[in-house]
Amino acid sequence: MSNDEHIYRQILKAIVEHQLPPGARLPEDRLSEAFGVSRTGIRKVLQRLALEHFVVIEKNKGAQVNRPSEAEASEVLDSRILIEPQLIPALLAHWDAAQSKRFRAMAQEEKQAEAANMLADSIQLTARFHYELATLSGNKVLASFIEQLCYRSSLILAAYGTHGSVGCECGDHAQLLDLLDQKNASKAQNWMSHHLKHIKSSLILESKPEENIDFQRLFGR
Amino acid sequence: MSNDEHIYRQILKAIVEHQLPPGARLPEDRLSEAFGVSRTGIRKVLQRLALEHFVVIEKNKGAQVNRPSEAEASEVLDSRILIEPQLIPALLAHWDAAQSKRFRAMAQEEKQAEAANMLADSIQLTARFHYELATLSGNKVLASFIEQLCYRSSLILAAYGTHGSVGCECGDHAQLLDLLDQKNASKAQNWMSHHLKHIKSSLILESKPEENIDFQRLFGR
DNA sequence: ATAAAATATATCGTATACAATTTCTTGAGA
DNA sequence: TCTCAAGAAATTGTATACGATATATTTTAT
Repeated sequence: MSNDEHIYRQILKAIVEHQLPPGARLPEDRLSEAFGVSRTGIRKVLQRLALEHFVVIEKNKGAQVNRPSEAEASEVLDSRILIEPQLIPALLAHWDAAQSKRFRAMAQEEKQAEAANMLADSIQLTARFHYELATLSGNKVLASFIEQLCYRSSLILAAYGTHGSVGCECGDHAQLLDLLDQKNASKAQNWMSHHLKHIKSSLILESKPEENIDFQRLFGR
Repeated sequence: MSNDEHIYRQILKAIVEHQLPPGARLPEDRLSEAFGVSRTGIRKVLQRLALEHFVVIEKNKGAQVNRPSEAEASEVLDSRILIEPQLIPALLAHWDAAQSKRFRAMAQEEKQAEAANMLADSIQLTARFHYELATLSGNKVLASFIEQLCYRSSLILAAYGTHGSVGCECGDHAQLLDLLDQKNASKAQNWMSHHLKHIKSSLILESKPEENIDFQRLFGR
């Protein structure tokens, strides 16, 4: 993996896992020290993160973690509600015992992470469950869009989620897997739609305080 | 508009309008001369174009206009087929006489451009018709994704389209506007779905020759 | 003591420099 | 004449420099 990609993933991970909360500033030289590269490389990944809406860059003011607006949060979830259920038929075409097993293991892991209150893992696994499902539809263009929306959803949860709502409390992902095993497309679609709507409705609207972040400890070597 | 944005749009325009064909190389210093900025600014927009799949950057080999694979072409169109018809209901909620008038003017312009064989204008207007429609749905997240897919479709047409297939020969966009005026959601959805499938099926699979490009003439001042 | 102005510090935007890599050109040998 | 190696030119990757802008601090006047 290229070095840029490595830095990109680390920062994205920190944002998605709520270690860098919405509004946190990301000064270039502080990051370049932490990662041991020049500002050039840092700017590159910050610009990418900005295009993907994980950070916001204001001219001459630098980057900070995006604080999604209420409208943005709503639109991201609506987009998923529109697309993800529609992927079920294509996905079912590739559904077999091996996939079922793979996803059940993921759901299991997810459940454990949630039970153990491992917030970061729980967030990652929840997002991964959804976008790996999207990937199985076979359409890489849509899958990568869904991947981005899943990560944005994690950021949205950081801004608007209750602590309990990180996992999908409206019932287990395993329920969906049962429906997929039965090859019941319409029920699976309904389940997915309901699931996402439930997540959306669980969002609340309040801002959160900030803190000082030790980049050296987060990323340094 | 920022300078970067200006450069970005010019290059994107040139790609989308088939002035920079798939496979065309985009050397940084040639572009920086043409636009009168340093390579720094050029690299920034090339990286953005790469993230959006309009160019491909290979390590130590620079950027060239993306030559979409058959799979990519298919997936982009499939994505539009999945999403665009689904936007019709939300779109209809905002549909009124003013919008109808606006879109009819666009459709008219489009028709004229096609009749006059003004390829570049025709391509731009066709894409714009679709993504402005998407914008009217009210979901900016989806609309900007559709916008990107429309531009990618233009690039795909450059690679796989017949000359005649640039415009939407399966009938006028005005037909859709009639259905929207009637507030007939399901018929409008069907029309859109059929329209996009027709475009997809009109693609043919053959590569095209290259030429030498005079960046100074294209972009210079 | 407070508010406004002035200075200092931090941070970003852009250009440039130089090393690393690729691509092109040239020439020697078969 | 063709092939391939060696050198030259072109091109990219990354770091650094420096001016411009924003933010924080100090100073000064009321």
